Order: sequence, then C-alpha cells, then structure tokens
Amino acid sequence: MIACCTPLAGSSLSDEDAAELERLFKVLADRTRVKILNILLRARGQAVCVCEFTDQLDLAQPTVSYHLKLLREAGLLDREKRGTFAYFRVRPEAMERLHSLVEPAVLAEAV
Amino acid sequence: MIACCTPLAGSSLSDEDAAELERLFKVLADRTRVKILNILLRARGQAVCVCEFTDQLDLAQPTVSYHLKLLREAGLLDREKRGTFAYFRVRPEAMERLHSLVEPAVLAEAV
DNA sequence: CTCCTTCATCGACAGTCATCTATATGGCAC
DNA sequence: GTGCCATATAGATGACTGTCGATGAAGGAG
Repeated sequence: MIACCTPLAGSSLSDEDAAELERLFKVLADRTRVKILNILLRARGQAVCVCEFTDQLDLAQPTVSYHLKLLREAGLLDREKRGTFAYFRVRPEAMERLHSLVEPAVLAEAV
Repeated sequence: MIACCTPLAGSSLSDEDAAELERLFKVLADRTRVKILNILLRARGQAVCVCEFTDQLDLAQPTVSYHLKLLREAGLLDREKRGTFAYFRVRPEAMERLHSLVEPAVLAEAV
C-alpha cells in the first residue's frame, strides 16, 4: 500500500490570501503592463508622461489608459496630473512588497 | 510649455522578454495554482500526491489535473509517477528564478 | 482475465480580458 | 466664449480561461 494523502505541517493559505496573490499576479500577467513597469523602473522613480507610453507601446491611447488604470488600482503606480497631462510613477514600497511576497519561504506560509 | 516625452535611459524590455514574464505571471495568476504552490512549499520540497490536492482544493479532479499541467509546463513543478499515483514536487531553482525576476533592479533591465 | 482505482485528456460552456472606436471630460490658447 | 489637445470612460467584440462531466489509459487486486 502506497502512503498517500499524509497530513502536511504548517497552516494552509487562506482563501483571501490566495485571492490577493491572484489579483496581484493577474495585474502583472500582461506583456503591456510588464513593459509599462519596465519603462517606469528605468525612469528610476521619476514621473513619466502618458504620451511616453503611447509612443513606445504600439497600442491605441484608450488601451494604454486601461492598463495604467489597472496598475494604479493594484497600488503599483501613483498618478499626478499637470494640466491636461498625466504623469505616472512607480510606488517603490509596492515593488518591495511584491518582491518579498514571491519569496519561497513566504509563499509557504500565509501572507 | 510642459516638458513631455523626454527620452529615457537604459534599454527597453524586448517583446520576447515581456512575453516571457507575461507567461510566468499568468501561471501564478490563479488562486488554485497559488494554493497548489503553497501546499508544495509547505511540504519542504517533498513529493506530494495528487490526491492531496483534490482533497484540499474543493475542485473536480480534472480541474486539479489541468492546473498541475500548467504549473508543470511552466517549469515550476516536477512530476513523478509511482504506479497509478502521481507525485508532484516544486522545482527550487524555478522558485529562485521567479524571486530574482521580480527584483525591481532586474525588471528595470532586460531579462 | 475482470474489476477497480488513479490520473490525464477531450469537448462544451460560461465568464473574463484586451483591444478597438466613439464619446465624454477638462484644461489651455486664442 | 470657441476650438484644440491630452486623457478617461463607455460599449462592443473576439479571444482566451477555468470549470465541469464523460471518456480514455494504465496499473494493481483478486
């Protein structure tokens, strides 16, 4: 008889914690949003104008706006308006949190 | 006149690199797969039987099989068959790679 | 061999997502 | 005020995804 379904040590991830990780990874699970993050990180924390994204990404302006909104709602970006222009910057503490969450030792426990 | 669209330093993420990050995050962007990873990491690298997942996750067996397949295709899991049973274990090097990829300094450059 | 168990695959279906065009909002110039 | 420009929002649409039930494949028990 093969030993199977033996109990595991440690407390399992709660539904809420799993859902939170899902939300976070969903935001990152798109090449356009990855590129946006890359542009912002290359700016070393400085604010970047929306026109910069519409220039570099080959997408219609509303599509870019849509992705920026998702990133902002996830708490990864801050927006700042100057006149009709909008500037975005990355939130360093959010990136730090992301980095710490994917630590194997952390994923083995609750969030 | 507001300064806008000023050039950025550094090389931008290539399409392929962005697509690779997208693929990786897509696999993680599901609460069931997050829970599977959590179970495997709590097992401290030991192999875990499929029945363990079907027990703990409240899902039909084909659904669990589907998620395990995605995780395996992403290189995050290894499978080992013993008789009719299948055991999965996490690939530590894949988790390490994941952790290093979400480093802000890394995301600011190419992968 | 036959039956049962475990797991993987298939096909269908509902829900979600990324994208577009069209439109609205709101500031600046004149 | 009017007109223009940058951005956000709304609605539509095609593609993808997670889920299930049904079925297939393969090994162990009797």
